[in-house]
Amino acid sequence: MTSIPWNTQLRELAKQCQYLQALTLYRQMLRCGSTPNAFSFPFALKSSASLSLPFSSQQLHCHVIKSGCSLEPFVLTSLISMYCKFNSVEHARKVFDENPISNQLTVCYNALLSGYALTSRLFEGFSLFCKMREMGVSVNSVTILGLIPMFSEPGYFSAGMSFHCCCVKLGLNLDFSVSNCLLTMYVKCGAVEFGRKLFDEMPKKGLITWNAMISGYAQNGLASNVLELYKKMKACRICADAVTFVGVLSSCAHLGAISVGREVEQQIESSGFSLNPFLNNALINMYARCGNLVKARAIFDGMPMKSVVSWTAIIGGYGMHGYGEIAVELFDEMIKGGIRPDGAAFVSVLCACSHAGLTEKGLDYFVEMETKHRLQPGPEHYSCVVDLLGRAGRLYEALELVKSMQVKPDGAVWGALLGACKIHHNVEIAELAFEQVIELEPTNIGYYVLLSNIYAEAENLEGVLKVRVMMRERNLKKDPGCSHLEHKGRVYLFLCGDQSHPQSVEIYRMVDELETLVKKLVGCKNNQERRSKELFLGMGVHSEKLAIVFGLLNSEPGTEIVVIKNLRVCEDCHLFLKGVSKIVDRQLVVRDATRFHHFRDGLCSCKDYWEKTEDLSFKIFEFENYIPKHKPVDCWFSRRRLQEYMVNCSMDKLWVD
DNA sequence: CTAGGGTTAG
Repeated sequence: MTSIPWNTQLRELAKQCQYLQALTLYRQMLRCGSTPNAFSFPFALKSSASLSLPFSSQQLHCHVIKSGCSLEPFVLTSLISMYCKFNSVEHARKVFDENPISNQLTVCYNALLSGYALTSRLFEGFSLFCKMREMGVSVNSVTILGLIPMFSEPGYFSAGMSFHCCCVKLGLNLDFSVSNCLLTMYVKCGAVEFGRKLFDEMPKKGLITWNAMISGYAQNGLASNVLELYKKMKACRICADAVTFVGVLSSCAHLGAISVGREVEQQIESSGFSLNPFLNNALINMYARCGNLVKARAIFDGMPMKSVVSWTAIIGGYGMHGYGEIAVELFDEMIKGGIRPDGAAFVSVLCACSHAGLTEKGLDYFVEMETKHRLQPGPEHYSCVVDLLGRAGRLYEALELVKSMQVKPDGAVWGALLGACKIHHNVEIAELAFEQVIELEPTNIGYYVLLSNIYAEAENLEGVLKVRVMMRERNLKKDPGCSHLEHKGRVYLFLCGDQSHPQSVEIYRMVDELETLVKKLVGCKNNQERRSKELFLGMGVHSEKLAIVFGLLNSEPGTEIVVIKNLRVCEDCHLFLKGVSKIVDRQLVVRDATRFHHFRDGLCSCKDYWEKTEDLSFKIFEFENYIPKHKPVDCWFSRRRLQEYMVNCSMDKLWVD
């Protein structure tokens, strides 16, 4: 029987990515006594490789040799590509070397090159490229596409740029897919501005171009740039797809921009992407970070296939809001279900433990990580455990752990220790940790401020001065603290010390009044003294206080005002919130993820409030750490003032002689 | 042989 009809069908199935059906058809073909030929093997090989079936692929290789078509270019290429997909470039290379005709064929070089790129073997890949040029084999755009991923890692920026020049010389940079790929290369190296330049200069932009830029911003944490570009994209009438939404949703999660997130969710539903696992994971993350755990959980429960990423997202969500017990339960459930945790899953469960004060449980997991799951803990895991011990007050144990580390501790590890010293007022260890951390991250302003505040709390003014001088010498500027408040569909931005709001006189008066009342309640002795100290430290009135009071002034009695803090809140503000919630006739709810266990029984009835989050009148987000790099989105109030502030704000202004 | 995608603290 002739193999032609079989081949036609085989090709169609492989084209439509129906690999399992394609392989079944191939087997059927053999059973029927039809001999596969050079037009059958490529599709069968591709299907088998795509399904990650090494055994079946090896069998296919034998069939190829028996049938004698191993010298056919298309078959040869498929064989090389198949071995590359199984991460065995050596086998691929063997096939390449054993069939000298490969030396003449662009496609064979291309297949092997993409294999080297996949395993990031820069040197071998590049020498093969040189060989190709020496042999006079023509280079096409696919060759370039195969090579570029080798330079798409942080640290390979200059290599990537040289290669870009090489593309220009070959005239291949004008190819649409090559320029898209170059754009991706730059953003993956972390050279986002460079990528943006390329993006702006591209004469023709397709969906993939937009997506590459959007994802690039998202992966580099430039969330507001993502939303800005997304707006522009819509204005250009480019129809977004699932990949676009993934980038946009992750940025919404970072910014707490739930309104944009909901809009995107509706679009996902109407465009039929609801079953896309990538999108569902992004939605879980977005809802969890924006405070709606119920919605996040509903999406999670509705997913038919949950990957380790889905689990990590939901575990992180519960952990972030202090529900350590649930996070731990979920983690155990995941393992029972046969999903192997990876490094990221451990980061999220360890953080959950530290936020909820589950110290012993967290330490158990840390040990099990190596013994049970054979995962080498990285510095990111150590920083979680240092945080875990540190919050529990076990500072010396934490210090010993850092000293015993196999891998070199990074800034985050020492930073976690420094943060713990702030909570437990330990100046001695703080000095030690600070010395290390500024060695590793000399320009991270946060650590200087942290130490300065530790000294201030210990009433060590000499220490404060020392740090301030250091900051001035290094020309480091503290960006102003900033809070967002969402009210009736608008987002308001408050800076610390901001006076540009129309209601600012009223706001400040109320802050003052409340502070006085609060002081009585929490038993602080002198308002004036503390205020002058704050001024001296350059803190002024905290932005969240302004935001809260704005909320109070503009709401009806009995309204619920929600303060969602993703970052560390200063002690002073906690006292303020704690006091205010007792005074005013609004229900003031605070969620401070990072210090939750210190306030477990204090503050508020947080237990069931997430269920109602959808209908809240006010939300306040803390954005302090995001401001330096990104501008806030959708902010009517004070945007210009923020920019002015950023330009003018220097230590000298805050300096008191 | 072929450009874009989800999870991680401080």
